[in-house]
Amino acid sequence: MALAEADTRSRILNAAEHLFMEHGFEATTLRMITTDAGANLAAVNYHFGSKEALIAEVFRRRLTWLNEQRLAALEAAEVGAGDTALKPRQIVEAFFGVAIRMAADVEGGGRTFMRLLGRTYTEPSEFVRGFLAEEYAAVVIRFKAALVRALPDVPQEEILWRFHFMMGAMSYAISGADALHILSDVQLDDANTEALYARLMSFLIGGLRAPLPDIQPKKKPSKSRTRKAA
Amino acid sequence: MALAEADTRSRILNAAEHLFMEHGFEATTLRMITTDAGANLAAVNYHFGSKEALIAEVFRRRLTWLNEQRLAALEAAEVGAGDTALKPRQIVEAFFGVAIRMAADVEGGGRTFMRLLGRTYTEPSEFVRGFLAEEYAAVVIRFKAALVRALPDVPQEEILWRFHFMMGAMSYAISGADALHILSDVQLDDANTEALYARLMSFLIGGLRAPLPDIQPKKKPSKSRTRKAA
DNA sequence: GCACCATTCAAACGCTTGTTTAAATCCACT
DNA sequence: AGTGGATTTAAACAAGCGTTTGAATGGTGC
Repeated sequence: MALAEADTRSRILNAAEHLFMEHGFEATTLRMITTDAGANLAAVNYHFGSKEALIAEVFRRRLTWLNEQRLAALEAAEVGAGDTALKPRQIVEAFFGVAIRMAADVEGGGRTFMRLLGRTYTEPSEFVRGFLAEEYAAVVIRFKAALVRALPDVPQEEILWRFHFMMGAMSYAISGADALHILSDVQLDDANTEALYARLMSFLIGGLRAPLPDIQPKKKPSKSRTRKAA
Repeated sequence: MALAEADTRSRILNAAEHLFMEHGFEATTLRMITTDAGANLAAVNYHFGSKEALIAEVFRRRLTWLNEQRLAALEAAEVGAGDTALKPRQIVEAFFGVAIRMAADVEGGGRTFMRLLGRTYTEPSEFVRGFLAEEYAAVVIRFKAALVRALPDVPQEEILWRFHFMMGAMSYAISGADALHILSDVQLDDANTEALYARLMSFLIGGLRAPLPDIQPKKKPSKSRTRKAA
C-alpha cells in the first residue's frame, strides 16, 4: 500500500503489481488498479499508454535490477575464487539467493513481485513471454556458461533441464503457502525467509548434483540397460 | 482435435482444455471454445450451466482418474514391498510417474491437460484453487503419510516443503520447452518422454534425499546471531 | 496577472464478454 | 404419421472492458 504518498505513476505501478499477483493480468481491470491507486481511470493510459505497456513496466522496473544483482553476485564469486573453479553451490546461490532475498522484502514489494514473476514464467500470453525472454537472455547465457564450467562431467542439455527444474522449485517455493495449503491444512511458515532459503538451497543442490539419469539414445524405447553413472 | 466425431459435450471439453492451456481461463472466451468445438455459443451454458462449471468439469474428468491412478500405484508398491519399508523413490515414482505418463499421452489430450494443470496449481483464482484442493486432499494425505514413514529422520514440515518443491519442478518439466526457450535458444527435446521422466526423477530424488538444511529456531528476527550449525 | 505545460477529471466511446430467450430442429417411440 | 423431450440455433441482453476525448485544474516562470 505504501500509504498514499508517492506520485501517481508509482502508486499505479504498486497497485497493479499487487493486483496482478492476486488476480492475474486479465482478471485485473484498469478500474481496479486506478481505484486502489487513488487515481483517475484515465491515468494509466496517460502515464503508460496502454494496459500492456503498464504490465511491461511492472516487470521492467524490478527485473532489470534483479538480473543485474544476479550478474554482480556471480562475478563477485568468480573474483573471490580466483583461478580455482567455482563450486556449483556458489553459482546456484548467486542466481536463486538474490531472488529469495528479493522475495524476503515484504514492505518494499519484492515479495509481491517475486510471486508474480514465478507464476508468469509459465504464462501463456505470448506478449508477456516475449519481453521476459528479452530480460532474461543475458543473465541466462552467463549462468549457463558458469554451470557448464563448474560441472564438466554433465552434458549441457542436462544442465539446462536441471536449471529449468530449479526454477520450477523456486517458483513454487515463493508462491509458497498459498499453494501449499492445497497440500496440507497445516499452515506452513513461509514468512521465515532464512529457513525457506536454507530449505530450498538444500533441495536445489541435491537435485543439481544428483546422479545423471540414463538416457536412451532417443527414439529407442528399449528397456534393457539401466546403467547409472555419477 | 479428435476429428469432429464425439458428441457436443465432449467436443466442448476438448476444445476448452486446449484453449485454456494455450491462453488461460480469462483470455479464453466461450465464443472461441464453441467455434473450435463446432457448436453453438449457447451450448456451453446448456450443457454445463456456466463458464465456471465448464472449467471445473475440464479438471474433474481427468484429475479424478489421475489421482485414483496415483493411489493405485502407491498401494501396488506397498503390497509388493510386503513388510519391508517403501523406498522414497518408489513413492515419488508412484506420484510423479503417473503424472509424467499422463503427460506423455499426446493424442488423448493428457499432455494438454497436464500442462494446464501445472500452471493452474499456482493459479490466483480462488474458485479454481478451491476445487483443486478438494480433488487433491485424499491423495496428498496418503502420500505425505507414506513419505513420513519412508523418511523417519526427516521432519514432517521438511517433507511437505520438499514435496512442494518437487511439484514445482514437475510443473516446469511438463510445461516444458515452451518456457525453456526463455532459458536457451536451443530447442530441447521434451517429446522424448522416457528421457524427461528419467531426468526429472533423478533431480527429484536428489532433492528429496538432500542433506537436511540447518533451520534457526524460528520467530527471532534479531539480527545479532547468524549461527549456522552443521 | 497571465500564459504555459503537465496532470487530473468526468463522461462517453465502441466493443466484447457471459448469459438468456424463444423458436427451430432432431430423433426415438407408439 | 405424430407426439414429446432433448438438443441446437440465431438473436438479443445488460454489464464490463480498455481507450479516447475535451474541459478543468495545478503549479512555474515571466
